Amino acid sequence: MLYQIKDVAAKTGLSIYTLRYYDQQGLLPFVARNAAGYRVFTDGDLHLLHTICCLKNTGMKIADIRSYIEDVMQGPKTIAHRERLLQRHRQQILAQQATIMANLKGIDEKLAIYRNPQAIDLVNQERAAAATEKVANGLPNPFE
Amino acid sequence: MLYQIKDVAAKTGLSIYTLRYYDQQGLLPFVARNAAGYRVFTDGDLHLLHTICCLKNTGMKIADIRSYIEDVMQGPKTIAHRERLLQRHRQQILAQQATIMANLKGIDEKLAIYRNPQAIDLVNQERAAAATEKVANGLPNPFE
DNA sequence: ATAAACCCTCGAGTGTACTCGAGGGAAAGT
DNA sequence: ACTTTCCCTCGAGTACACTCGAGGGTTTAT
Repeated sequence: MLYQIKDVAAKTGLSIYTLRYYDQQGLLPFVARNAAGYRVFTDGDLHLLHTICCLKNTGMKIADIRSYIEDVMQGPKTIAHRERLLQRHRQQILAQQATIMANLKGIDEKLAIYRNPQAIDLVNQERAAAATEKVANGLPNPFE
Repeated sequence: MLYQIKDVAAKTGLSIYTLRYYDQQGLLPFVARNAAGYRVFTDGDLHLLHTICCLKNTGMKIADIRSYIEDVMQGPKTIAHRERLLQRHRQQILAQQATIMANLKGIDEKLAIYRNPQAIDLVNQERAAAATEKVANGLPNPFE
């Protein structure tokens, strides 16, 4: 089964522009061209592209994805290097997930205040305290 | 307790440049200035800045954070609006966490291959299959 | 055979979030 | 007094990942 670029765009959700951009950035060195210069994708290409999307969707930079793809093109001798790259990336993902969850806590605290039946009082208290602090230091009160 | 910009940079991990940029983008309308035009931060300001960082670290755009801060400046009457904004953002965070985890699976599958004792064989098999597919379709084999 | 729907490259433009340097003033230490 | 260290604004530059239009060739359906 062969695919042209618009089919691949439909399958992956990437735009045609993005696919061409990825190719230009060296992410798709395995994609063949027909006599007219059109890109021709195989199922194997789609499989590789799927991996590229996994890397991209987890925040890997284009340059690093290119490095990974270069390894793939070079065959089994780069397995150890690929493993290190993916392992490092995996750790980064988990670390980032953790910081996001930590920051989500701060958001949830605010939500808890806004959802509290005494929300208006709670907000007014914080506001008053902040205003007092400003005035006590001879600063203008930005909360009118 | 009052802080100058370098103290705040040290406390938050944001650069001085970034803090000034945030101010310019309307994220810090509550920060006062002294006679010389220097920014003067209070503890209350730091508290608000912490919330800003939570929003930023979870991927909220500057424009949306500004909108939230504008609400905060307007007092309790915007509580319902703030709640909707944060709630929507919360859902986005969770949705993104989910897609990241889904994509992580694709990465873990690759890692499992690379860590398999037969990794070389497995990689060579995939490679041979992809090459065969190319040749069967009259395309050049990019895997030499 | 001709129109519609594809494809290509190239170069420029967009959006987002910083990041920096120049030019100049203010504050703190010696 | 003077040097260091801090602060300011403004405008330009950077990094990243697209996104698009122009100009031009190809394929497919009628």
